[in-house]
Amino acid sequence: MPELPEVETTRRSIEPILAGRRIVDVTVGRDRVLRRQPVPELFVPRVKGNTVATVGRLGKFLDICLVDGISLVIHLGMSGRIEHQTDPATPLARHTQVVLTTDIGEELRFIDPRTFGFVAALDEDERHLVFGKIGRDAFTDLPSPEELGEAWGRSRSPMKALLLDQRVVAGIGNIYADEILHRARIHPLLRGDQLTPRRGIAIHKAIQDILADGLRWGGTSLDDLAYLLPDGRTGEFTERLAVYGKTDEPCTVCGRPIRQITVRQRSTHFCNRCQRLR
DNA sequence: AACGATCCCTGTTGGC
DNA sequence: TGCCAACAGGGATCGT
Repeated sequence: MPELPEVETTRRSIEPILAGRRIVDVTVGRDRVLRRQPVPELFVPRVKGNTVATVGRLGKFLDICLVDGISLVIHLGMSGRIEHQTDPATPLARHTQVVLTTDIGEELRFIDPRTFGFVAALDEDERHLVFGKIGRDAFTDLPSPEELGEAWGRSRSPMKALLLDQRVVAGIGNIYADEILHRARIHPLLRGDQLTPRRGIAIHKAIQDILADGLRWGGTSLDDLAYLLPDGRTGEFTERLAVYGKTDEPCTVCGRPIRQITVRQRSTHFCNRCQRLR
């Protein structure tokens, strides 16, 4: 599932392919992936013929800024990936939703079986509307431990839910939330208002460390269907996961079996010896 | 306002 | 072995 490390890996891969290039063609598979512009007739003209200025990211959102002020925003959802094709003759993968063709004939293909992902071509106001609801980037703009305590310290929500809430810190999803809490030795059900300054520092460091690790290894590819790098490789952080999907397997720290519970309708994995509620 | 549940979708998995 | 229900989840939306 694409979270911040996967999206940033994707961003870094497509930046050199897109920056400065003119997008000469845009095709849409299923209209369902379009946001704001519900049909290709409204979406395509905003992108086609336009030139890419910068390739940015906020949380899990790719933010491809075009020279005329339009922003091509892409969210990979849970099963989305971007594929780089130097040979347009290569048949489209199943569930290809959007194809961008650059002025040197290369293609970027957005593939998303479950269509929880989307694309949108936003003007300045619309972009402000979307990004205004999103918090600070967990990798490039992580709030200080004090700021995190300020934002979370009065909430009765469990820490697992607070990590998944994109309005304060953006980019963490279900996999990395579990890994971060394990690294910080914090129980997923610990309430925000139970977060001591000491624990605030621990979780701040764990966010930095886990995301850096995920990024270093090219992200997580849980199965070969889901997330892949644009060149088709799988993310190697998968083999380094400590708790996610490790139910009943021994904790890498203490050897006790990893527990699985449900928090806010999300599967949650933790070690009940290393991560105490008290 | 804060919090929690539901829905969207389809490939994979697990149980019978 | 084969079939089908259950499961997976990011974010929008709605209800309490």
